[in-house]
Amino acid sequence: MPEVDQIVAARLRPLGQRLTPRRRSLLEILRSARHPLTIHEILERGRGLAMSSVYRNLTVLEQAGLVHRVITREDFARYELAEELTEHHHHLICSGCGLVRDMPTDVRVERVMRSVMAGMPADVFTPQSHRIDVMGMCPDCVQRRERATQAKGGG
Amino acid sequence: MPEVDQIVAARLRPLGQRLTPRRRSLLEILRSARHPLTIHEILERGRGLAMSSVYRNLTVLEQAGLVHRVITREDFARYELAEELTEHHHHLICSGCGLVRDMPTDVRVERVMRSVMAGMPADVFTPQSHRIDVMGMCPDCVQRRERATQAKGGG
DNA sequence: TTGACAATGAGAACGACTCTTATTACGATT
DNA sequence: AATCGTAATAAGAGTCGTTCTCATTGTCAA
Repeated sequence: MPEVDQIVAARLRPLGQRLTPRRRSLLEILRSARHPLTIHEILERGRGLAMSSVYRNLTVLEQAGLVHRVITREDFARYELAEELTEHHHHLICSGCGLVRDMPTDVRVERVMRSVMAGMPADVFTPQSHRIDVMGMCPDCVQRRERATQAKGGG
Repeated sequence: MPEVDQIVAARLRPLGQRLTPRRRSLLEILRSARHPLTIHEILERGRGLAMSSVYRNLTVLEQAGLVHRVITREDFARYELAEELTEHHHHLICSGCGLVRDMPTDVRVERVMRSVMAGMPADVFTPQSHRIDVMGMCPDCVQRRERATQAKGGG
């Protein structure tokens, strides 16, 4: 995808950074993932990457606005492509297993959030962006819980 | 506030936990704070608390649904009273200094979030709650940045 | 008072992440 | 193509928030 390379290199250059093979493969790994990845998942998918390089390069790519560090209740971070390279979206977070899935954008939500942010007085806060997480259970964890309840109730 | 004590004890009992002096003072510290507190802020305010006890008791209180662990981009957690003891609310997070402030509930936002969550198919996700953070700049950081820009442009 | 068990606190252990440093790769200049 | 300056890399040590361990203390019930 040479077009993406253009965007990426253009974002890196002002920071005095290059688009190196490591960084290219990090971006490719994140692009091919269906959900935000942990460092360990990234290491699995990119054989031969040094952990310190992965951390360093993800930091660089984040500063360039190309990668977004996703914060969850897990005690480690996850990474995904920034919205400039994908689409604005939010997250579904399973409180059972910690799974993070992308949630499709909802026009009504975005409209009302835009309105709320625009209506905020500058002497209170100057909004730039927003993040929405819906917490709940993924289908697997719902099933797991149902089975556990049945086992208890039935025995 | 003996009424709160009732609620608190009732939430703790099913877990086989008591409302101890430590836990009472933790709740009081959180209640008297205007924003979610870090462990260190809690230790400052509650002289004589052991750090390990603070961590342990906050975990217990969180399991009892009385305290909420707030996740930010800072690399440490913050704690606040759970919504059962306060009000449903969201957060303004300053990307300059990390300050977290409560954002008053907006009826339109809640309505549309409720609708989105209710409309989610069960084979995709079973929503339980949501979290919204508005990222941006607090007035102090806006000023700081303006001064910095002026100094550069004017000098 | 005594027994059972929860609560406490000091510090060790854990793990995610960052920093240090020596080495290697790249781009521009001759 | 050789050289030089700088960015990039990787291994491992270091940092620090958080959790675990365990010996001791507090609390409730009989």
